[in-house]
Amino acid sequence: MKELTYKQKEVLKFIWNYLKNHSHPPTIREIGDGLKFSSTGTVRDYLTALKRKGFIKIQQNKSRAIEIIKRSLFHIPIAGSIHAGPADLAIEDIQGYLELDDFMLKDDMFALRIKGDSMTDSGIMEGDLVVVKRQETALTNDIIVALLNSNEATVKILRKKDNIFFLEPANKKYESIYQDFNIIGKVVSVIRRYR
Amino acid sequence: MKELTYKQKEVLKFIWNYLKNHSHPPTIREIGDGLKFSSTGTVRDYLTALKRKGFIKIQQNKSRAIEIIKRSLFHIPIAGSIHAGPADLAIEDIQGYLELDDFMLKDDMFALRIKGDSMTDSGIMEGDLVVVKRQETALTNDIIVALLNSNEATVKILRKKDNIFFLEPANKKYESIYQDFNIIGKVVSVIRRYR
DNA sequence: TTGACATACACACATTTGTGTGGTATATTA
DNA sequence: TAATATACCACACAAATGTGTGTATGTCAA
Repeated sequence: MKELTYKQKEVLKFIWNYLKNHSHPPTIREIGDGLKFSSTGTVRDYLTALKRKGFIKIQQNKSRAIEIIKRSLFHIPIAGSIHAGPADLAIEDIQGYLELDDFMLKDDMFALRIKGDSMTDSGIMEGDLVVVKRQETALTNDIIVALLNSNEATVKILRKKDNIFFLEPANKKYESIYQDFNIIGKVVSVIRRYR
Repeated sequence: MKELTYKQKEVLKFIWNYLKNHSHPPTIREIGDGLKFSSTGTVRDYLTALKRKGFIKIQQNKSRAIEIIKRSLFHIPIAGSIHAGPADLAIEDIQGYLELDDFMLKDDMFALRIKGDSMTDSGIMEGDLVVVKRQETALTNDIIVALLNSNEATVKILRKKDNIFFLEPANKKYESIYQDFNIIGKVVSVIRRYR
């Protein structure tokens, strides 16, 4: 699957948003109107480009027959591990994609599979998926994803005592973490599946 | 929201299935072909009936502009309580509807909001939603929804000892239940949201 | 028995919509 | 330097598609 140009992404985003608002795909002219293209030919050029690159399917001679192929831009990635390079945050080892309800679906979210049992008292078990909203601050008692000095991501409860923030696990077997950390995001949802 | 007739349900089902297979709604003629109506007028009559009864929205002069309104037939109901009458099972106090991924969406599923803390050791907390697949049997160690004699539904682990089945909570504060029960379904997923 | 509703059909008509064909311009790649 | 991709435009045309206006039959409640 090749990369999309900026403009092509804009077109795909428009189709995505139109779908969310209308629950059916737009026509060529509706895309043109929305993105200020005065020619239907322009839109068709974009659609064929998106098709060629594997992001959509289109059917001939059918109105609104645009299908966005899953696992594209807008699904929430499931991170295997999280690292922070010198500049930016990197979510690596994408293990797959979650497809969630609209009301949960935001651009700034990702999912993380839980390792270990340090949060079991809060009902977050090993193997659970947590949906994380990226944000750099959080409130005390929020369940957050924090990045430690060791470049390791961990899910813990944010606590404050004597004006010092620390990370508290939800399992008496483990001790609170008082070292430096950065907040990556807040856990907004937990999803578990039984086979 | 009024009731649908049998035929009207058939039309709504057809639209629903078409949507699942094509990811865009059908045209009037496609509905007619699928349901063996020789006239476009017939289909339009059904669409206006479905619209009047609040199950779909349609836009004028727009192709395939049929929108199935949420909270209709096919979403998973969130049950407030479950009772068993003499004949059939009744899910009551519908609190709302869950909209889930296709791969989770089946006709024979419903969701239940957890009351109490009897399953916390399995990571099922008060307020969580559990998605339940209706079935009358289950395997030992499955987490199930059982209906007790008292006509009360409960989520517990199915255990077997000395050839006797019983219901075990996942919290030492509570004792296992040895009375008679019926299996309503199996918990296949847990969903929790933090505000 | 009148009115409302459900269940169908036929078919002309107007609008919507995708397609075809032809342009222009720029940038990148082989 | 030629080929390819990107990024637009204009517009006619045919096919797809919704709408309008009829007709017919049966049921059920007021």
